[in-house]
Amino acid sequence: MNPVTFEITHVCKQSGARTGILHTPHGDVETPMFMPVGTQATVKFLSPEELYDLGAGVVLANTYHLWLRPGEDILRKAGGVHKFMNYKGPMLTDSGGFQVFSLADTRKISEEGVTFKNVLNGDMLFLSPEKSIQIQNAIGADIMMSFDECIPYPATYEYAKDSMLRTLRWAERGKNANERPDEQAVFGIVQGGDYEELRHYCAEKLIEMDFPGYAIGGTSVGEDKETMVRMVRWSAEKLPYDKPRYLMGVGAVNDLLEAVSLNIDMCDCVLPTRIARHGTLMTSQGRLNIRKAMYKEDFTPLDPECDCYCCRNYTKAYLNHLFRCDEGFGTRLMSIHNTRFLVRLMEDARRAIKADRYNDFKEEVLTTMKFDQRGF
RNA sequence: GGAGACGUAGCGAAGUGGCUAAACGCGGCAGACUGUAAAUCUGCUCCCUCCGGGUUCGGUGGUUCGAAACCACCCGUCUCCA
Repeated sequence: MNPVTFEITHVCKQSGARTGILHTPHGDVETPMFMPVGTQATVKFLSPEELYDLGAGVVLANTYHLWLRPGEDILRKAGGVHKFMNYKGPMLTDSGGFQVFSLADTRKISEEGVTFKNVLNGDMLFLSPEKSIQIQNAIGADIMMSFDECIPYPATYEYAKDSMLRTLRWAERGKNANERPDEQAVFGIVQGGDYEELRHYCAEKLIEMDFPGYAIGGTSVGEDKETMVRMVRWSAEKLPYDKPRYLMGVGAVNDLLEAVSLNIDMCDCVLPTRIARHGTLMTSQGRLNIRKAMYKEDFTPLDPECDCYCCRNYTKAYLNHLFRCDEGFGTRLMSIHNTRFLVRLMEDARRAIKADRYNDFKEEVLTTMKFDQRGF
């Protein structure tokens, strides 16, 4: 019995976009959805209660980071990451594949796996598909990700092809290494760079391995929007319609809206929490930087149309003050806001899909929010 | 009243003859951020500007080819002694 299943609840007559329910051992969540990232077993600055309150469903954690600290052993002794961090909703762990990309300067790839230099103490570390799943079993998230290589953009055809084929072999190895198949699902990841043929091939081979869900990786690594959409489309169009699709690392507003159009059900991103920490907020009026002098005496809410705890109770002047004083409470409030903003965007998207007007909704959002090219 | 120390850009603080429009930190003003080595990083922060130019280091005068730096006096601050 697969621990994670998916059910499509409505298909928008106007756009073909869909809503669904992802069933997991830690509860059901509606899709399409945005998933906040809690790399080190915490969504930076946010408590689980705040996450429930803002409507977060699935929360991510990271295999690489938790492997380094506190380590696999402690995660096992803690009884898994849910108990460890006291989060009761569904969780998903990234495999460390993104670190193959982001820590490119300190790693070396071989068929067997990837050697990393531990940035904390200089030790050499070795992560393989099996090891990644073993650690993810210790972490205990509802959804585990195959260990993949997230390649940079641009990449040559040869590199993208070799890497993708290796990622496929790694997917098979990882899938077979799962020690808790009744409690934890493994998703495969489509790679293949900016090449249609490779994306198609990768998707088809993953389908043969029969995963309960499929992710699209290798996007949001510096490519332009057109390229990203192309890579997602090529990947998604070969995936089985009735399985959940997860677009990894996407969190800009226009990207999320585009993803939903392409029948993507899940997205995750550090964007809302990271930019919040740095003083940038996503609002119904567009981007806002709370640091600006103009907000010193602005006693209105961040976003009058937002229903989050921050917007219901605090002013821009106060947030500006907290930011200038480097007070953590401000960081928390702004992280709540940005995360709620994206969670709510997806709630609105689901509502629009169910009303068969997703295209109209998307157009409305893009015109009223006035985000720039980046989409946030 | 006596003795000593000090006064550098918004603030703190280097610098004691040319490489100094003046390190560095803070503050200020902007920018970046997409499966988190990120409560981080980048740029600007005397004045006018395109190359460039113009005024600066408590004040005034002096020494010198050349002074924030050396000398004199003045102003101010601080410490100790009476």
